[in-house]
Amino acid sequence: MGERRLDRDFFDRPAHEVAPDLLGRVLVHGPVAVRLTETEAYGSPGEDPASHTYRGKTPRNSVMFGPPGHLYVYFTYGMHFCANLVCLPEGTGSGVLLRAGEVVDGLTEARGRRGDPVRDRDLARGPARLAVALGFGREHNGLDVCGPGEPQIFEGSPPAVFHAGPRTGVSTGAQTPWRFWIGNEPTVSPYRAHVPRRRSYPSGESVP
DNA sequence: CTCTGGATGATCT
DNA sequence: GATCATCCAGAGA
Repeated sequence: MGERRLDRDFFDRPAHEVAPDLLGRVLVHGPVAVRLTETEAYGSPGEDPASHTYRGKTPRNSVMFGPPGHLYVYFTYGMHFCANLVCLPEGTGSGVLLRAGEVVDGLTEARGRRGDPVRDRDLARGPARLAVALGFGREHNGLDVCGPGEPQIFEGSPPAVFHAGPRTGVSTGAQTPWRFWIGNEPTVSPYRAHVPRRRSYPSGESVP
């Protein structure tokens, strides 16, 4: 039980339906397995201003417009990778950001992928840390989790109940309650509102 | 625990 | 040139 894999039809639904259904599922890549405890849905072009696909297809987001059940891995903040699972049929652009999980296998490898010691519950607590734990980088963008090779995703054991709330760290569309998580889970990342940053002074303002 | 600011480069306007 | 689906260290309560 719980060892069957999710099939492609599972992902052939709107991201906000797939995202809560991914809770408790187990993503496996090499020796490391992560049980998903927190996910976020991102919608199709024009409907969700927070989605990478909001303004249409670009080289970066092209995988999101491909068939469902594939990994969309992107690089952000000049140092982090984040992983998504593509939803809806080819030609539509949406997906689910894998925000956090519990490392249930391959603890030694997951610990070794970090340059510093952290508590085990923090190994995949947050989307960039989850990507590190699973060893995801550019080369994994576009891989099929429903195909014969790795990574693979298993049914696991979905929770009886879950929580929903606003998405973390997004600058627009933050009001949409498309973040989902399992209650009383130490591996769920803390909520953070988006913080606008200014690296230089805008033209027209004086510099102190 | 919470809050703040820096790091760092690809991406898009 | 501005922004960014983040993380970390440091300070304070």
